[in-house]
Amino acid sequence: MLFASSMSEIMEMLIRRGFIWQSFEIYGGMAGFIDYAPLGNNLRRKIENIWREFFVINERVAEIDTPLIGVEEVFVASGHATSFVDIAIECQKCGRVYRADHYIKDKLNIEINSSIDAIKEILEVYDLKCECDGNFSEPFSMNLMFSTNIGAGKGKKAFLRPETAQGIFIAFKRISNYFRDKLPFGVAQIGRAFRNEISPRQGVIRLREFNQAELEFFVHPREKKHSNFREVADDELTLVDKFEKVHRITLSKAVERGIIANEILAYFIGKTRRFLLKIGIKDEKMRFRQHKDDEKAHYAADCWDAEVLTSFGWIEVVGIADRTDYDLSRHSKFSREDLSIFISYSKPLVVKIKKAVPKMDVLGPFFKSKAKKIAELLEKIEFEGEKIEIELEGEKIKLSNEFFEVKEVEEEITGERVIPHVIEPSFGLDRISYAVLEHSFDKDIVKGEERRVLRLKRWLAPIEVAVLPLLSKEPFTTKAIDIASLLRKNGFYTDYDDSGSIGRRYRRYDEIGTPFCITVDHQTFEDDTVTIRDRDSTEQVRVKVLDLPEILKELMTSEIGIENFGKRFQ
RNA sequence: GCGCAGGUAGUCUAGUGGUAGGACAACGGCUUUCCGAGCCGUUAGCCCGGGUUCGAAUCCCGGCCUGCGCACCA
Repeated sequence: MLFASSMSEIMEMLIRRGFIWQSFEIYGGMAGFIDYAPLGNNLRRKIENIWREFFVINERVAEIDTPLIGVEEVFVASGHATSFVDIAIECQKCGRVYRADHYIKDKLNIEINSSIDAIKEILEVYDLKCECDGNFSEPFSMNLMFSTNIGAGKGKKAFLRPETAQGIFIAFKRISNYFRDKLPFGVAQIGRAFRNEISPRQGVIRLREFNQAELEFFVHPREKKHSNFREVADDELTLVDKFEKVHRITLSKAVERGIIANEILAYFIGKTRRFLLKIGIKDEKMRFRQHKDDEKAHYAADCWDAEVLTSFGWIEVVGIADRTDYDLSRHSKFSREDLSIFISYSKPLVVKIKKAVPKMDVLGPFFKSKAKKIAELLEKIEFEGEKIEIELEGEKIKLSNEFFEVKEVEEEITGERVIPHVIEPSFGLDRISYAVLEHSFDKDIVKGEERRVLRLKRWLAPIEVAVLPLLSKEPFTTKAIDIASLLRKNGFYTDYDDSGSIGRRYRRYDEIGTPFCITVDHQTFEDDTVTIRDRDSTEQVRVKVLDLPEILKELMTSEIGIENFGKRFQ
């Protein structure tokens, strides 16, 4: 069973009402996997769409979708194949398992790159023992990537991606071309990623298969700015720097004082905060924490996590990293592809250089068929002095100044090739969805009874509107079914429910966060009006059925009160 | 992966060798009709595998899952 003994009230509700379920439940379950049940799936999709609004539609960003499986080369280049594999050692006496590099650094203060042989040697040379004085077993590797094979037989070694980002980096040439080779631009990807966690815990917080929304925003290495920074510059937020000093400060001041390294990092921190607020994360339960130097991933130059306070404590929900040119450089090196971009200078640089201009009339007769190639090489060489030595097909050829003329020429340099740096805001959608649910979960007292109500932002509600006949009989039921159908045709996620008393039904929809209930009552048959009930206040107003779609549209996309749309009921 | 504690209907829980009980939820009916009302009825359960025993939800062993602590979380 999921979260058995101390199952929190909210977890109980999420499972019972169909937000999340344990995967593989009838076969005993498997830690680290969850099913998105109907309501949870809808909620996550809505969060994804708002993320798109923030990080795709309103940025110079395009979204792509690349395979979940990656061939081995990708992760060798990215560094995951080596640094994602931890070497572990197990004590033969007490059975404790340590990460070998951590244990060696801790006990011997030796930095070590994790290879089995290197660790084996250290264990032998220093006769390292466990804290309980037991001997260690042979070091073994714990690969945190799921591996698989492509094709028949032994096949080609491949891994399930541990992040969506690599699919973006390896498509960089195409992407850059798509953006007409002009920085800055970004590429987003929403999808599953996989980590074979040793011991997944805390329900949805650490999963083996999880949902990411990642943005890789490529910028010029010397221009780590964003043209829209002023939009968030005055936002005040809580920062915890790498020395654990807490600042309540605006983003512009944080950049001025060097707490945040550059403007674009600050921009995405601000944008992330706005996004989290939009989906209902509470400002006072949100902070941004800078990674300490020993905490950063192998690729990151600087990294800030958005952390959210939940019943599990502060949990990391977004990582905003400056990955510099690490990934593109590595893929460039391993694939032998040029992953740089040509950047034109605003004004071409004019430089005077000395050039050797070949005298073909001397070169030709002397070197015969080699003359042309020699001339080509000569023109490429930076020249100084009287004599030049060049190498042609392994043969060294000395050329004295009778073969060329030295000219000082002005050359225009119109630009340079640079490997862009990448700023990566990486969102853990599962954790975010869970945090939203926790921050929305509330109880109040209505007429002396405790009421459980999920105060989701209206635009996140999995069921947007419920149509309820006051009485579970004709003609109320048919009328309510008709209205439900009208609302569905207008694109609303609509439930119809005639089971139990009206109060019981209101409670059902309060519990899953449905913001509005439409009630068909006696008066409906007199003047074609219904009541709209507001989840948060339980207040009702009476409106015309014909106006319902328009009114609901306005209500669902804003936070204005229902009293603006009709006369109060009762 | 180690240690501790658990696993009984959808949910919560009682039962600790001999017919598995309740509450809530759900569903049907009657009744009521604007905030979890009432009555009647129905559906539905001992995590999986092995052992001990005449007999196991209960005792033993192994596994899986959940929670907590340690470790891990690039």
